[in-house]
Amino acid sequence: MGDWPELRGAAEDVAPRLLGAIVRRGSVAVRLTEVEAYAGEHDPGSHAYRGRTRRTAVMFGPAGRLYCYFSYGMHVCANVVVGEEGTAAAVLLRAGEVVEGLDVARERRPGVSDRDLARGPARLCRTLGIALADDGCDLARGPVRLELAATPPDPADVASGPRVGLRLAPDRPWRFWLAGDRSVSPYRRHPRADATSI
DNA sequence: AAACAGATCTACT
DNA sequence: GTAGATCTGTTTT
Repeated sequence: MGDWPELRGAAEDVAPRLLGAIVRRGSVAVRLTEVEAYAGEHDPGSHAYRGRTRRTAVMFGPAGRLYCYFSYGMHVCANVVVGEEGTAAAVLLRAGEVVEGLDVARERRPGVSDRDLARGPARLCRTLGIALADDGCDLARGPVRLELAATPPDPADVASGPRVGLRLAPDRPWRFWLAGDRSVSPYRRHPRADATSI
């Protein structure tokens, strides 16, 4: 562990491999059902598109760490850093289902149905208790841990389509989910999605 | 010191 | 389906 040979490839190749993996923090664990690939410096949709900054530094590091970012004034989202060190590839954790610690998860998200607990990237982080302080966390050591599925998902069970809510490069089909799973989040196009970039 | 961006969510119709 | 919330963290000057 800590080596993550499965995470070394291109983001769009590694992303489906994360479906069915378990993300654990404390007593709550989520099984991933939906992810998105971000290719780094050459991907207009990536935070790393304009190069390395303090915020994006973790993405340029080795695979197997957690990249967390803050958005819309109140939300935290998390990615698994993939690819070789020096590149900025990452996979956004978009949705999953709670498989452990349901009692704690419910307390964190009062009034929310079990189905919606981790149905969306910011919801997933809130349910797991992931905060900006977890940025850079080694996923082999914790506090946030990643446990890959023993075997990759059957390609027949994986669906793909455009990434959710991007203004730039809105049409790259780099969102992957387990077909038919109820915990997958709904697709929404960015209101100002750029019509020309791919 | 100031402007900006934002890979969302919730509520409401 | 649409609108508004919400406001920090990041980047730039």
